[in-house]
Order: sequence, then structure tokens, then C-alpha cells
Amino acid sequence: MRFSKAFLPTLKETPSDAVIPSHALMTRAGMVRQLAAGVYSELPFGWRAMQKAIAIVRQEMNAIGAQELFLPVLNPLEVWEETGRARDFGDEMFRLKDRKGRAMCLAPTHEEIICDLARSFVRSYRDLPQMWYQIQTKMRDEPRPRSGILRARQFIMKDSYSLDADQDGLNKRYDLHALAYRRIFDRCELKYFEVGASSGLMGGTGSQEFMVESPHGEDRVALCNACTYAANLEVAESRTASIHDPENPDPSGQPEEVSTPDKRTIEEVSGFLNIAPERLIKTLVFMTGPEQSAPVMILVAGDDEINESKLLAVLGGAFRPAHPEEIKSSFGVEVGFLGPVNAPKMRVIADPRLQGGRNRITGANKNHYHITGVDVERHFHVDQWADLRTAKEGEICIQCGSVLRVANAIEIGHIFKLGTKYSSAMGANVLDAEGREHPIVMGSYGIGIGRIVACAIESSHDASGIIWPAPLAPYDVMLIALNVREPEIARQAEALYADLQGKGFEVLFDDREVSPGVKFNDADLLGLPWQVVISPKSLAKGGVEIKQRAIGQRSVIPMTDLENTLRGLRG
RNA sequence: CGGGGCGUAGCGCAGCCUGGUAGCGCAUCUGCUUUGGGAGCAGAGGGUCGCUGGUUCAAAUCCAGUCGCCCCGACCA
Repeated sequence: MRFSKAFLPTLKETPSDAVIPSHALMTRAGMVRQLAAGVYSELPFGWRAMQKAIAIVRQEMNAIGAQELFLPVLNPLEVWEETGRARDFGDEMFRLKDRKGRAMCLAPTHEEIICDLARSFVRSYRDLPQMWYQIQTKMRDEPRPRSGILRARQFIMKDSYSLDADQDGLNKRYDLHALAYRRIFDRCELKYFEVGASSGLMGGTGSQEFMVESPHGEDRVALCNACTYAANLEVAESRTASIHDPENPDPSGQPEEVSTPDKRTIEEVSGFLNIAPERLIKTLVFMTGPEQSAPVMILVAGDDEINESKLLAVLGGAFRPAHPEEIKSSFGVEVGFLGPVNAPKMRVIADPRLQGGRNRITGANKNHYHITGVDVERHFHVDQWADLRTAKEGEICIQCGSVLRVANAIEIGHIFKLGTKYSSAMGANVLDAEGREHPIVMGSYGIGIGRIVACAIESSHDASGIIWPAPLAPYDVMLIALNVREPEIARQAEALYADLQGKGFEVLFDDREVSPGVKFNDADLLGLPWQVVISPKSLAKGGVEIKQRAIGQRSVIPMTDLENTLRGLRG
């Protein structure tokens, strides 16, 4: 491609609404253009990078035997009502009506459509296994699109689905996907890691995320400094130093009320009574059940934060924090003075960190009072022990005993063992060898194509611009002709342009009549792996000048060595 | 959904407080000169100041509403 003819609008200045490096650079390099919040046009330079990522994904998906198909984005809402996800997705699903008034939606993902195909065409265990994938535009009305294309409302995703007769089959298909994903991200030269994850809205029995560490990532992950343990903070476990309880002055006594006027938060009470926060018992009340009308009491140590993902898994269904009025009517007390002792009867779930606690402090269920000397299980009953706390930086790895750190990361892939959630809801069944009907056992697997590209830039750039990993680079070589009005330069540059292309290199040829500075700056901004400069100076030295973008060093080499040098650099 | 900020030329911004001819830099177009890190000179084009309404002799500027965009949080395959 000739730069003089290309639709490649580079920008000298960073648009004011680009906050993170990948967004700023993608905009400045003429890769994308925002049309609305979370909606982007992919311009030619950016689209080429996307196509590189797509080609890699496609090859590796085909390599594990998956078959590509293409599903509709425009869906009748009915299909989504069968599984209840029309409701679960809520406002995140774009909805519309067709001219006849039929309720339609724009697909945020495609499990339902896959299930619909499966129930129509898959009858027997002999038809299984199947792996189907597509590279498709997804629509989600995100409450807050942000970070450029990292969190968009319209984005391209590779999504695949496996259909199996049993759990063993699912495990195999899941492992195949994990393998393919590792190959894909390796080939894209991303420094990724895998974490155990929550399956959230998707349901199912297990899931892993593929993450790239980045300060601009929206996910938080716990990583072990020594071993391979890594988990999304939503599910991460950790060990903590045990809580030191001073002897209870009266081991068989009852808790004692202390006045704590206007001290509501852990911090206030801890400061006021001069007692370590971990010895306070934090009491929260959530409403759960089908009507969200059943209260449940959650107890954790005062210095811990409730982990809502873990709580969701334990409660097994939707929940919400109780309203202050609900608490007032059942406990007769303000939030802030709640406690498990002499509380109204309700299900009590406590974090194991409280187990065996002695002489602890908690709310008195009386405004402006707390109680001290509380012994766990002697003074109140616990129905269920469950890990409900959020792991923190510096805590102990459950695998190896080393120290955990917490980092931000960008999710580039996610694989799920769905099980039969969708197939049973939609009646996608197969007959087994004995002629009995079973729901198909499904898996679902996603990769964010745009995130691959954005992550590559996010983790490989400098002050001048992008530094492409070669496999994702929109072109292999930036050929720069300086002083193109000089006939000899023009002639040699044209010849080189044709020659390199003939040898299979993808070349962006800067043939513009602009000053050298403009060309060098654009070349660094666009970040192609190699820059080849042809100029009076280089010709005088008997060749062309070559610069590897990542390293920055220039050297002049004979024209005849160019091909070998470029191939050598390719690695 | 809560909090904050911003909408003025393609991009980056000033002007608004204190109402009175819409500006600057970059980019664009023409001509000449220029070619190793975002060139020089001369000339030119480009704006319903997000939108609607109000106040006023007069509104980019003041008031109200509305739409859009960004950020923090909540939320989130």
C-alpha cells in the first residue's frame, strides 16, 4: 500500500477522550474512529491487525476440529425467554421491535441459538461430539463503555460451543479449547496467564479466564509470587494469619454491652474501643430467594470484604443487600449496630476465619451499643461455614504458602463448562446407546478479537507509538523513501517496493512528498516491525537503512542483503 | 444508578466569570522555496459556538430544559 493513497489518518495530537495508551495510539494511528459511546469504526490499518488476529484464531480453531458457522445477530426475543436470559441480561440486551411488533433483540452471545440448532438437528449420541464456532459481532448495552475498544457495546468475538453426550466428553472439548487458546495467545505473543474464574451469568460448573496483566485491566486477579496459582479475585482463595484473641476474662460469661455512640463502621468502632478490626465481627444482611424476600445473615471478620461472586455461588441465586428499612423493621436497629447475638431468626452463613473466635466484638442489635466478649458458636449459631471473603494482597497462597499479589488484568479469553443449563431449558436432547433421552452437555468459549489487538498495543508501545508483535502487525515493513522527487530515489524505491512485495512481504510504502521528520514520526507511531529507509544518504553508503522498531537501532546494509536480514529478523 | 467534568472549524484549545464584529495552534487548499526527526514565505477555504426554549435592544457568554461524550464508583461472559 502506498501511504499517499492510503486511508490512514494519523494524528499528531491525542484526542482528549482517549485515556489509556491503546485507545490513544489506536486513534492516533488511524486504526479506529469512535461513532458513539462504545461503538467504533475499524479503519483499514486497524482492520488489518484484526484480520491478522482472526486468521490465527481461525487456524487454531480449525486445528482442534471446530467448524466455523455464522449465526444471526438479530434474534427473536422468544428464544431468550426460554432460558430466562432475556430477564437475566436485562438492560444489557439491546431490544427492538420489528414492523409487525414482534419483540426482537440483538444477540449479546449465542448459546440459545446454538441450542436451537442442536435441538433441531442433533438426535443421537452418535451425532456428537460437535464443536461450532463463529467470528461475529456481539452487541451488549454496557452500562459504562470505556477504555476504547476494551469495553465496547459492539465488538467482535470468536465464540465457540461444544456439544457432548456426557461430562467426560465436555472435559475433552474444554481441554482442547484450553490448548487452542494457549496456541492462539502464544502466536499473538501476548504475555498471558490463566486464572480460575467465576461463571457468573453463564452458569455451569467451571471456568477459566485467559488474562493479560495491565494497569488498565478491569479485572482484579490474585497471583502467587512463587507458584502457578492465579485466580480472579471473584473466586481467589487465600490463607491469612490467624486472628489473635486475648483471653476472655470470664470464659463462661455472657457478652457485655458497651456504649458506642454514633460508631457505625468497623473503622469507627475499632478506633473507639481501641481493638483490632479483625476481632470485630462484620454483620451484613442480604435478601435472597425467588422473591428476594428471605433474609440471610452474613458474618465475616471486620477487616474482610464480602465477595459478592462467592456469595452468589453459596446462595445459588440472586440476592441484594437488605434495605435499611427492612433491617430496621426486623432487627429494630440501625445498620451499624447489627450483630448475630440475639438476632431475629434467619439463616446465618459465616466465613471460616471466624471459626473458634473468642472474646470478639459485634453489634448489640441496640442503637449506639456494641457487645464484647462474644464467643463464636457459643453465643450465636452458625448454619453454614463458607469462604465469603475477598483475598487481599500479601496473603498466603493456598497452594504453596508463598505470598499473593493482586494485579489488574484484561480478560482476552474465557472458557466455560456449561453443562446442561441451556440444553435442558430448551429441550436440546440426544438419545444415548440405551435409547434414553439426555440433555446435551455443553461448553462455551470466547475470545475478544479486539482485546487481543488492544492488549498487544497496551503491553507493547513506547513514547513514539506502537511496537507491533510481528504476527499482528498490519504490514511487515514500512518502506520510507526520503526525497522522492529525486528521480534516482523514486526509481530505486519503486523497484524495492515491487521487489519486497514480490518476495511475499506486506509493505506500507511511504511515498509522500513530506519532510523526513513527518515520515519518521509516522513510522514510529504506526510501529511496523521494520523500517527500511532509502535516501540519498543510504544510497551513498551503498544500500538501504534498516531499523527494527522494537530495538530502534539503524544500520545500512547492501540492497542485496535486505531480504535475508528481514527474514532473519522475523525469527 | 450515584458523583464529577466537558460539548466553540478535521484535531488540540482560548473566549463565557464581567452579554456587543468568533479567535489561536496544528491540519486542509494554491503558488514558490525546502527534504535525515512533525520545514519556510505568501495567499485561501472551513463555524447554525450540541439542541430547544427563555431573559435582553443584543446571547458562544446569563437562566431552564434536553441530547451527547468522558472520568470515578456501582454494575458486568
